[in-house]
Amino acid sequence: MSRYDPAQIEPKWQKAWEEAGCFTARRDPAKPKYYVLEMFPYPSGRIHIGHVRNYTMGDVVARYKSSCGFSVLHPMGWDAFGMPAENAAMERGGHPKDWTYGNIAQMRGQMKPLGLSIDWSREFATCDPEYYGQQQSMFIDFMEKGLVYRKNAVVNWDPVDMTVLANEQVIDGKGWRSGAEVERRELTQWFFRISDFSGELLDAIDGLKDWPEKVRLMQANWIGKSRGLQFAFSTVDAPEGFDRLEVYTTRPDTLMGASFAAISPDHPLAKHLERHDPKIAEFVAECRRIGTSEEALEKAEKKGLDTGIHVRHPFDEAWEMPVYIANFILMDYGTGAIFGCPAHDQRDFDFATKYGLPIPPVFVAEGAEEADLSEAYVPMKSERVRYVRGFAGDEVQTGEAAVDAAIAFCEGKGVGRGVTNYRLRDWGVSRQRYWGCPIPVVHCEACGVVAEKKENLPVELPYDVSFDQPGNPLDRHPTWRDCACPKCGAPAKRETDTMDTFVDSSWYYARFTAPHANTPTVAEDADYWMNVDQYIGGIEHAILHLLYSRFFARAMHICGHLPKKAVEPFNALFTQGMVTHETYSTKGKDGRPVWHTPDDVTRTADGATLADGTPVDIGPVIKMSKSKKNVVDPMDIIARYGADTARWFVMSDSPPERDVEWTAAGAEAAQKHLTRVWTLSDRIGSLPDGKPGTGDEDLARAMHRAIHDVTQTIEGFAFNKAIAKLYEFANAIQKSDASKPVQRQAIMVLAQLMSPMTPHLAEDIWAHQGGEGLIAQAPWPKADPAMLVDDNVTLPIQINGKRRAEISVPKEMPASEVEKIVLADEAVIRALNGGAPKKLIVVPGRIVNVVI
RNA sequence: GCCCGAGUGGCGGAAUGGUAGACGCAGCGGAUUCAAAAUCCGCCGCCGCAAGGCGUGCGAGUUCGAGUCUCGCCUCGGGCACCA
Repeated sequence: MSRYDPAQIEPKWQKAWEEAGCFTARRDPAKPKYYVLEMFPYPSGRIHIGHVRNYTMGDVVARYKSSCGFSVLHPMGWDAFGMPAENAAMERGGHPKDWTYGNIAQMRGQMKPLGLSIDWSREFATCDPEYYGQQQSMFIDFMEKGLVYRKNAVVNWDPVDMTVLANEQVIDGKGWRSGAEVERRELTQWFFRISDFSGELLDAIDGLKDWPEKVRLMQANWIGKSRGLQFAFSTVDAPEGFDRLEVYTTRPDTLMGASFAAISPDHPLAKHLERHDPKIAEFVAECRRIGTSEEALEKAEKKGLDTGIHVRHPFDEAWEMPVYIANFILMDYGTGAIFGCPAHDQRDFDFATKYGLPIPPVFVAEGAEEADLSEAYVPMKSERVRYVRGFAGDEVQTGEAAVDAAIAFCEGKGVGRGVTNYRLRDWGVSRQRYWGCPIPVVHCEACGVVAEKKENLPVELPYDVSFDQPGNPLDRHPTWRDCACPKCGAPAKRETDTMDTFVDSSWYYARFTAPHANTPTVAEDADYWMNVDQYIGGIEHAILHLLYSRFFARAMHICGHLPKKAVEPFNALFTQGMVTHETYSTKGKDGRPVWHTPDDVTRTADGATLADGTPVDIGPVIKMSKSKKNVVDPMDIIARYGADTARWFVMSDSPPERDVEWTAAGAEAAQKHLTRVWTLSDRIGSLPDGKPGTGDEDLARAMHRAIHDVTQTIEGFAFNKAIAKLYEFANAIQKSDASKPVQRQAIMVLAQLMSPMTPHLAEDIWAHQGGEGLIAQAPWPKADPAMLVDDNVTLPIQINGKRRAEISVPKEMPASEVEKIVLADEAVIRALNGGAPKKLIVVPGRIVNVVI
């Protein structure tokens, strides 16, 4: 008798798959295609268990679809540009390129033992000149189509990383990577016109039926559509050229409650005034200093300065209001100016209270005599109000209808127009970094900013750079910047900014369809393989990466690089949960916890200890992180249990969209099960041929049930349930006393159904049972519908909705027959106590309810 | 503040409006063993000796029947946030 030995069988089958070319994706017009993609990794140097879960999910889908007869594309690549490579160079010496490619080699070496069905011939890294050269070529296309532009902008400057950050990369006023307080600087930057697509990107979310509702909502909120009124106040005592002040409001129904106007410190009027008035200049400078820092947001102190200028109410010439410069008005939303209605907006209320401005109410709660002026009154959606100072047509109550009516009324009076605004801003892509895709433009004294000629692409990063001082090494390079103007040929200077790494990941899915072509894509490959049928990754990319990709696919379509159908590149999206682990700590000398890795800790029945017996505090189950040391290394797991065990475990227990807790006990259990299945196959192999089979029918039914259930649950991305069904089926085989051929067929089907999760074990059983060819190439088994229906059903009997008994009857028995049997049932007789039931409900094949 | 989502045994989690707790972990009992490990068999929501009763965060409602649908709360989690 032999043993299940993953260390021996796993490499063996990986080699067999490779030799048979099982996973090479081929365009096959005779087959339907299926493109499954997991979000590609950043080459940090080591894979972690979260990668294992992510890629196993994709692999389950890929292997399953392949068995179902699809021509499957399942590629892998590397999101290889970015700051960590430069940080490593700065901290430890060496070169970002060497560091990155070294890490890639290492991680590829760690991924291969997982036995993933990946077409490695399509592998690329975004830092390959072959890839980023195509990206540069598209950047030039985008320039031609007006999809990218340069502008002076106040940007978020990260003083530690010495680079500009997109709004999306600023979290609570801090750089998303460095955590440093972000400053405001004015620089000339490249922008993608994503905001031109706001409406389209928003509307198209409705079509993303197979995306998680959560992600769709997050994207919709991020795009942030609002409908409102834009109108102009006429001004009094304003400088020349400022006789009108445009404002935007989403609450035109409160226009009669106006009390003041306020403009952003960055508003043109404020900028004009600061040149002539030192007090204003000082105030504006103070506002800029505070900027977006978290401290300022937390204090949330509304500060304003009266400009001495006034505006006239659009419906009353005599009604004049002061104009303030206020620190909470954003220049890049709406017009950078607002009217304040303190009675119905809490922020305006606070402001008015502070500066002693009037608080005229527009409406009161229905039934209320007078307005309550202790705080702003903002009615709830369903609340009804009574207008005390509206304009005509105010019988409309609240909410959207009131806003629409107010817009219509104002438009009718020639005051402003209805306007749709979006929160989404253009995407600033310039980064003052070395390890990124160079922006392929040239600065010529005569011609200005000129795109590089496509035949000169790729504009390749120079290798000989130094990281001994902060900032962008490209700026300091002695010769790299020098070039000829693509237009006039005169000596010129290259742009030294590189692109945001989110650009790299915005089109890699398209590149996988023709990864080595000398154009960004190839029409027939993109036509065949796009779209991605199933995309799988972390929820942390719900907004940025996915929104940028949706924009980029549209831009690529406009430039002829993608077919129309691919403007929404991901048909279905799945966001998987994280892998978590308990934390272990002891108290250090200074009272702070000292963390311990799971390897150093022994779990006991009621606690945990270190090797020397020191008791350890068991902390909460959280995401694996280096700082808390609650990390397990996939390589250790594979060495100890084998890849199939790791794959089986990360797919079991928790639903895939939720977090799963890694426990040693769980891993042990997974391995026990795989060993049991392997041993079961071994045992069936040595059954006597002539063994009579009393349970043949039962096992055959269990088999078809398993085929049906596992197929359904895999289709529905419910891998934890698929695994539960596989346990049930394995239990059924183990208990069965069916004849050898039936048992043999059952174990082979079990192997097939397990093969997406545990492909090596499945191959081994298949071969052991004499299966033909490789299981990886065998067609998915089909359930016989006739074997799924039972002749007899167990019918629960409820009395007043509580289950009290059950009967077994033929499935097709008519209701009248069932009623007779039910009324003769002991429990029913006892409950009726001689009386007749009020009602008797028979749901055929399901349940019986006796109402007394 | 605004917008979402989730609350089910000791734990992870199952349940087209129809037997709540599938499957797994942990636990308990037994077989095997000189003993253990491994393996196998069985039990396993709570109260109760039992009959029986109670059970899906809390409170109402709809229904013959509610974990599931409706309304109102509570708690936890996530996203956005000076967005006018």
